[in-house]
Amino acid sequence: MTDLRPKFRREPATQRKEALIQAALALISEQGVAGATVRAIAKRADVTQGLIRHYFTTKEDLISAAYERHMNQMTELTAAPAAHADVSARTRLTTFIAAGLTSPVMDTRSVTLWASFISSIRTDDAMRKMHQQTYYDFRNRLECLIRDALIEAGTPTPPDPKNLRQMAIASNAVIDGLWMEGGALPEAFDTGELAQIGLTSVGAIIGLDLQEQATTPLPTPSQVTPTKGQL
Amino acid sequence: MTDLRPKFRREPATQRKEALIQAALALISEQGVAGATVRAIAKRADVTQGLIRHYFTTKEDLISAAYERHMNQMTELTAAPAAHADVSARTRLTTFIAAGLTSPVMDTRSVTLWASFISSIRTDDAMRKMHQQTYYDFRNRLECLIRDALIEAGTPTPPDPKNLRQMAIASNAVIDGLWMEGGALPEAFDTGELAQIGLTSVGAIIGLDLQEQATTPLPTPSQVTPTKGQL
DNA sequence: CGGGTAATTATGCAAGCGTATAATTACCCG
DNA sequence: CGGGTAATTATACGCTTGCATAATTACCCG
Repeated sequence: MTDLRPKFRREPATQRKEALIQAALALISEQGVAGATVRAIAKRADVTQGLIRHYFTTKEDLISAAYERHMNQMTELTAAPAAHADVSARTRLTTFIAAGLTSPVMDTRSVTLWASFISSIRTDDAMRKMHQQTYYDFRNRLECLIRDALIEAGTPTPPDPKNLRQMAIASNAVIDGLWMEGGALPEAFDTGELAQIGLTSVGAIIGLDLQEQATTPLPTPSQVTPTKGQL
Repeated sequence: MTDLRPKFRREPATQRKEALIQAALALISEQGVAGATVRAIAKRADVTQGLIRHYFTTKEDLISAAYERHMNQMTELTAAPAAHADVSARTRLTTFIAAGLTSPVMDTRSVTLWASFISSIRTDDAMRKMHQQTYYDFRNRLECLIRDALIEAGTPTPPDPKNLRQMAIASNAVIDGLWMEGGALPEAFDTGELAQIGLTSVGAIIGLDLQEQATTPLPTPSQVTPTKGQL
């Protein structure tokens, strides 16, 4: 009658925390914030609810940690493919934009998850700061890529910081907006369509042609919005 | 001791419904969905909670109605200033973009409110359909304005539907993205800065100069991102 | 091998939730 | 003026929530 099998396993703290965060993210993305109750999260992570209190002083703490985790991963997934130093700056910028507008970054789960968090930045100060930080981080990476691409293209004068800032804000908005729309209404766009639009648009905004042409044997040259008058 | 004052007033149905919807919107924007409980909404609208059930079969019903109300108002507030038929198409487009990126449309309250709703489009079918409808409505208005502006500017060939669609998607993304960022981090941008960026960017995307110049005595010509190569 | 300790479970509680139903009551109409 | 009725209030129920606290128990170390 005596059961010798251990009733639970003791895991290292960081690992358990990570498991709880992942469980929270899964639940929020599937059922919204309302579905991410302490009990549901614990069940998903295969622990009892008391353990959450042991690692996070409050539920809000856990949610905040989950937000940070998600946003950092989004940024990383977008930036990583563009990190190769041995390609042209233009290619790095192109890769960055395309990565941000394709799976797995552009995804219903990610978008609704993000929206859940955003809705709380007005109330929750921790969330607000987290959003500010991740936003600036992302925009700054984008600005660096744009600057490098402009310099590489040999613009007559070195890019004015003020213009650069505005280009970054605008390009960021394009990416964010397309990402959101693609995530919210996946069936409304063809595969790769939003990435293509993103490249054309950012190209028009910063004054460079960003169409991908090196990797693939280049499709019909002007099948994508040929904004007249761009470089 | 007998109190002759009536204990409550009977109001017309539509008026009561409207009051409940407004109360719900106020609460969601202030405290997020979690704060919009049946009791809190009723208190805000100065009625007892039972009345909500009398007008909306379920709480979800009320929330859904509130979403529709909010989105339609956003669209209307953006489109109304651009509805004058007696100005140029270019001016109408300019007005539309500027209105969407200035108060009261661009506002923390509106953005967090919108985010609260968006986070539920994955779970809730009614919300999903509502989002789809409002998105297409907004984008379609934008596409018409762009088409008119292009024709008016005398583009060599009449705008190809496919290009037009992509321009509308991209311009919509710019507006959405800037609107979101401006609402989420109001202190990060100067007054009018995002509207200005929006005009420049959409201009670059569709190949027209959209800088406002007629109404105000035109500021220093190139103090705004002079994207090289645009018309 | 055997004790100490921190990870984990088990249990409980008070508050708030959405919803249902019955009791009031303001207002309309003859 | 007086009854009928729908708008509104009042009350209650069952359930879930986040959090706290006490009881277990797996694992490490001498």
